[in-house]
Amino acid sequence: MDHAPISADREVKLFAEVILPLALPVNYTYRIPDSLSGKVVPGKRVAVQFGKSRLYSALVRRITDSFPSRYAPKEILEVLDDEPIVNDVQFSFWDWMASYYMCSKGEVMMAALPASLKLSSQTQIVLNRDSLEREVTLSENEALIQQVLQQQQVLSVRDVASLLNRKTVMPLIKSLLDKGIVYVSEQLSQGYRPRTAVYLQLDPAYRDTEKLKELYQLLEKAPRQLDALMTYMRLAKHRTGWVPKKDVAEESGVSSGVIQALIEKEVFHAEIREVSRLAAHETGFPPEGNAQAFSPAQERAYHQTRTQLQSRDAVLLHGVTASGKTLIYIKLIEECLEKGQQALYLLPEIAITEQMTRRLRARFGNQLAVYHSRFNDNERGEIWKKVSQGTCRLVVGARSALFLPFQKLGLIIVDEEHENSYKQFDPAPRYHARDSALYLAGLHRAQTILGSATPSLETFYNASEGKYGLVKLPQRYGDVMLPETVVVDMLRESRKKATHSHFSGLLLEEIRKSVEQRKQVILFRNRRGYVPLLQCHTCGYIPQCLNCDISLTYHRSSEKLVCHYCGYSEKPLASCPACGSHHMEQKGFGTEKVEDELKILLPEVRISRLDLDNTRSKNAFQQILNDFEDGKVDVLVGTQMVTKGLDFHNVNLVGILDADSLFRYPDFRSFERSYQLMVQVSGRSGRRTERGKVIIQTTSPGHPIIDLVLQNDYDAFYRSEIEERRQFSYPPFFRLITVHLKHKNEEYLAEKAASFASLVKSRFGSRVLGPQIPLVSRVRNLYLRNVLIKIDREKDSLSKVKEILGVCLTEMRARHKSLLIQVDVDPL
DNA sequence: AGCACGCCGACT
DNA sequence: GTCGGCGTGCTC
Repeated sequence: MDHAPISADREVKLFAEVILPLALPVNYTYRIPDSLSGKVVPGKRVAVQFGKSRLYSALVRRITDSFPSRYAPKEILEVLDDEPIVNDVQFSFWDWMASYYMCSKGEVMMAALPASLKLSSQTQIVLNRDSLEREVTLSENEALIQQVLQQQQVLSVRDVASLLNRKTVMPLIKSLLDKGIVYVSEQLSQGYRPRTAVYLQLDPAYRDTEKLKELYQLLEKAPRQLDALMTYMRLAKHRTGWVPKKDVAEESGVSSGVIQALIEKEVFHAEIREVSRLAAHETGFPPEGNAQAFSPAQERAYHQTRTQLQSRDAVLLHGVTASGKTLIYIKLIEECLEKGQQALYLLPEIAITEQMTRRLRARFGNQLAVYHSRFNDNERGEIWKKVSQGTCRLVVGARSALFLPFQKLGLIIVDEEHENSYKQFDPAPRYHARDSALYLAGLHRAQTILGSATPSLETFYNASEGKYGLVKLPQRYGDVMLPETVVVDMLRESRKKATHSHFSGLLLEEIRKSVEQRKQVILFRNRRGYVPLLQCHTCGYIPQCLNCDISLTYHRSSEKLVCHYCGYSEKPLASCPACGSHHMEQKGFGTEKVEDELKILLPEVRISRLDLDNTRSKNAFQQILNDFEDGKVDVLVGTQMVTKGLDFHNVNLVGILDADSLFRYPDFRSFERSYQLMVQVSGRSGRRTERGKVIIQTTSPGHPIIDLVLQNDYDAFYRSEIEERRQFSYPPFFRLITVHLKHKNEEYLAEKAASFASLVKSRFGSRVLGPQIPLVSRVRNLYLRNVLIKIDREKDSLSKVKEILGVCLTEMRARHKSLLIQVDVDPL
């Protein structure tokens, strides 16, 4: 420094560590060119070249001055943002997520940023006009692009590729950039385009009432146009007010051509205006009057919540359906906003955000924004900005809303905490929004409310152990009645010959009654397929999976024996492969069989089925639900799926078939699901004065858990559930780690999965509680083979597990580079 | 993720 | 003899 004063200012921060939007294990370092020094700041996006030809917008993580000795860093090409788009808290959150869910920071970044903020092949290039005056030697293709750009202003990288009909187009663009022919479009940094709408105004000439009358008469001949005009008059507050054209069209039901005719007649003036997307959603929801008053029970629950929050960061609000949790949320949000902080309201599914938004909008108006993946990128970009600026104080959203750039978050509400759609599955990070919310709240020193009528086992456990506060709201509005619960002893019934296949006489009778009353029925059976187990009557042989030590389930619809763990399937055999006997016994029954037999017993009843097997295609799930909700189906037979996303308003009967299997290992969730079903049905039917009915068919009617259900003692039921699992040395608080192995070659994959499993086993030793289950499912044309590791979640366990698993992963990756390995951490 | 390189079998 | 598939390695 003393000897080279010139280098003094070069000595300052020269390199930037950036996160690339890829699944790369580490961050990469780029040189900050002199021209950009000072502009490169953590949290801003920069355009960088990565590899030979690819351009990415990367996110600056930190600035360093240490010269990387192992490689020659490339330069940052451009800074894309004037201000950081990601703040420090977010970075901490990302870091945690990457480490907790064992994925790369790039993958977290991909999940976190709305599409408008991450760009890759959509990168736009524009012509540098100055370059036209210069003499530059260009290749044929380069000249072509230059030519096209003279006419077309902007081209995306993809456009260029299709224009030249080739894939490797980046070097060409790089060369064009180097030669100064093009530059990266500013649009790249713009992020989003504002939304516009056409607004209508009545020509001021018609302010005069006489003139207006004339106009009405004139339009007698054009009734549609008159309709449009009348609608406008109704919608406009003043005679010359501006009204969105779309509103007029929708309200009056006329086509836009009709309105266009009125514009041409100069009855209306049209103007294109920029509209805020947030405001667009606000229209139509005028603020409703005052806050509803608390009931005494709500008042009590509210004060308990406040008290609990003084000593704890999170509270479980355990309130039965329709007990008025929302009002308590609203009050807590109000207080949070009054303190000048932001609040986040998480909902498990986009579908139910609508009604909740309405309610919250009435209270919080335009301080509120809705954020989920159904919104287009531009809208999401706008909300991102508003949250960052603090203009938007309350966000209602699905799990992706966790990633918004909150400045000072004071409260997170996780509603319907038990819903498993809070868990992200396919692309990494495979995060659980509830767990992540708790961590995020910790970073902000914010408070978390977990709300549910039927809390998940793990949350209930945490609350009963004192980790979270616990507030109950057991009373319902209008003293709603619980459903009548009837236990049918199937052994006794069958001895009395009162059963028809798997149905008790009572259940069949009740189904018939419900259908007659035009009510609907849900039948819950936690086994899919036709028969879960076949056995040779002569020698006792049971067809089993080659990979997994479980019996194969017979599926009649596909005529196959299928392994429900790994997906292996084979043709059913006419005779026993062990002894040749033709007498194969069918043991047990699945949803397919329930559906089949019910169709025979009650041919006039419309029956539909909802389970994994018939919802494989994209819309099938929604289609079946819609048909049920529209009343096209009387009885819905299904697995745990029936507890999700259903509107129960017309359901007055739930049948739980073979309740015994619900208590048995290894059905972690089955009982929970059937309980949810009961609670929900009772909640909904309770709103209307009538009482729903639940019929539990079991062979062990004296079972303590069934007794608890009959007493409707939810807490006791859960405690006993926890106790029971402990007795089995099978704690309820597991961590399931799934390792996804992806490869195109199935045999190769099977082999690697086996070797990975044995590697894990040798490292984990006794910590592997469950079997290693290879699970193969077809994902696009890749195969996914999972290794499940169940681990006791003691205090030190997770970090230890991760340490060991980390070693296994590294070893495996080092040995088989072509194998894609990803890890999924489940809450239970 | 993409892309290049090198190794194999299968073709004009 | 080359073409092209697939496994492997690498990208600041």
